[in-house]
Amino acid sequence: MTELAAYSACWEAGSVMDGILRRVAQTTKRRNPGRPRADEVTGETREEILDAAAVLFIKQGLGGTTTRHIAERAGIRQATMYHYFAAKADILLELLERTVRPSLEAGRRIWQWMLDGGDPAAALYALALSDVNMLRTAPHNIAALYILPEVRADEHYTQFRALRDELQSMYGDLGAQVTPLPGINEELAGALVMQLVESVIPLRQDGDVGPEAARIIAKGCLRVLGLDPAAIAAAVAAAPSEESLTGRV
Amino acid sequence: MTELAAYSACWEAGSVMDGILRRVAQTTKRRNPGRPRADEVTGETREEILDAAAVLFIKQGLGGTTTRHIAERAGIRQATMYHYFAAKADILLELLERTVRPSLEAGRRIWQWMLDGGDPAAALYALALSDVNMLRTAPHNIAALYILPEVRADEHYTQFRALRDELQSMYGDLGAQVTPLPGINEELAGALVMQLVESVIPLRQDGDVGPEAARIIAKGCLRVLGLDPAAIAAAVAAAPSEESLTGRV
DNA sequence: ATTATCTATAGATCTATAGATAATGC
DNA sequence: ATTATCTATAGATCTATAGATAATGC
Repeated sequence: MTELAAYSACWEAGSVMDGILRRVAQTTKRRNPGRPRADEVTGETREEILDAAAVLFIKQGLGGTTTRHIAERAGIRQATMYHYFAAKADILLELLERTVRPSLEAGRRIWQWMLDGGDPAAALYALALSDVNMLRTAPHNIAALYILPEVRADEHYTQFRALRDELQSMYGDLGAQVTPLPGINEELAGALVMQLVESVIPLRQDGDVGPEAARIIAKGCLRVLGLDPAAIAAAVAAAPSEESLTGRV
Repeated sequence: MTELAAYSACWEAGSVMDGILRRVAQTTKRRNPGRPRADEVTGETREEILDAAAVLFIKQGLGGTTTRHIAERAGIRQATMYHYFAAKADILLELLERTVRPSLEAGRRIWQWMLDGGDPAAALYALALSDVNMLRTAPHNIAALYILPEVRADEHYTQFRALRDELQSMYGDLGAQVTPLPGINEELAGALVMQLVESVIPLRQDGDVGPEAARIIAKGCLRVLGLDPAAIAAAVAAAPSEESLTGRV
């Protein structure tokens, strides 16, 4: 199982990913159906394609990455890719959705927690921290894909953008609720908080980002909105833990 | 004169751009040397190429933009581009340098001001505000080019990256000086502040960003570093104005 | 029989160069 | 004579498809 697959399994249990994972498990059981590779076989082809594509898209962009590059890195021939994906853009789409979906699901749980009477500042802190932790531990700094120009523009990714927008509007709504500052509306609050959360992306390009940095960034989201140290401490203390929300220990 | 040329003229007077601008002025004097275009001639070809490329690179990335697209938008034939630029990547390089250079020069002036005894928090505020104002008023949200994956990776742009790094290290140095928070080193401070400044980029994708938002973002850079409202007000009051630094009224 | 891979390639690009052409300037 | 443009194209891609091949499974 590749790093990517393990990551997905961790966050996506019980979601859309199940079908894929079940198929993977089956494939592992029976031995080697189909023509063997020219090179040696090292794992699950589909995951290897996604993994290779992630690395290359992040480094070189979509247009700068050819199907041949991807195939080479995955250890297969270029044409074999099309057995798994109908088009190059579909690989990127799957990478994007796999990455944003767990963030969004965490967001929805925290949102529900707030609707049930939870403190909005605590919810904002919990959401930011959860998101930062995903971005900093995801394989290959994959969130760098979010900001590819093609993803922003191309119609092929509208579905993905809708998921992102939902997350950002949670940030905006919570942010506008808790800020004591005049002049910060939902749009601005959402952009500032989201942008701070995503500071993990450039930070990771220079090396690993630890959990202490994650907490500083998450608190920074409250600071930038003008909360004073007492309010921040209270929010941190009141924030729900991952476990208390998921219900899986 | 295109929007891009006017922008450059405004910020770059006295810099490398002078040569280009002088050439432009000359060209304007004598009438129409060289073979006329198939379409009508609308302005300075070189600037039109840069302008067209900026729009397309931002929207579609480097790999997603062909020389034919650029030429078409600039109103010339594809091959004519090569009279002005030896390669596609050179167009992007010039766009990048034109945009970061004025920010960096403002940064150096403010840095000098601080070395001469200016308050570091005030310097940080002034630098952030100046930078945000450039990014929000530059033509075509051109700062979106900074984050193209090719620019991060390709050796062709190392020179540009050095300029960016210098700016970020100013942020980091000032930030680490002024923050009362433990656990924020230069690297983290630089990344957080730079990232906040660049929140203009996504904000502009949804519409114009006004000067009030710019001030909120610049103050946000101090807030995220843990400065209290009194310290922020003091920094804003003590910040040097653009005019006091440039010496050109 | 089914599946995953392979080889080979059609068709559509795309970048950059070569060399012709149509203006102005001396 | 100089310059900026044009047309045409070589050469090098790149994506996606067609169809052969080599394994397992029934």
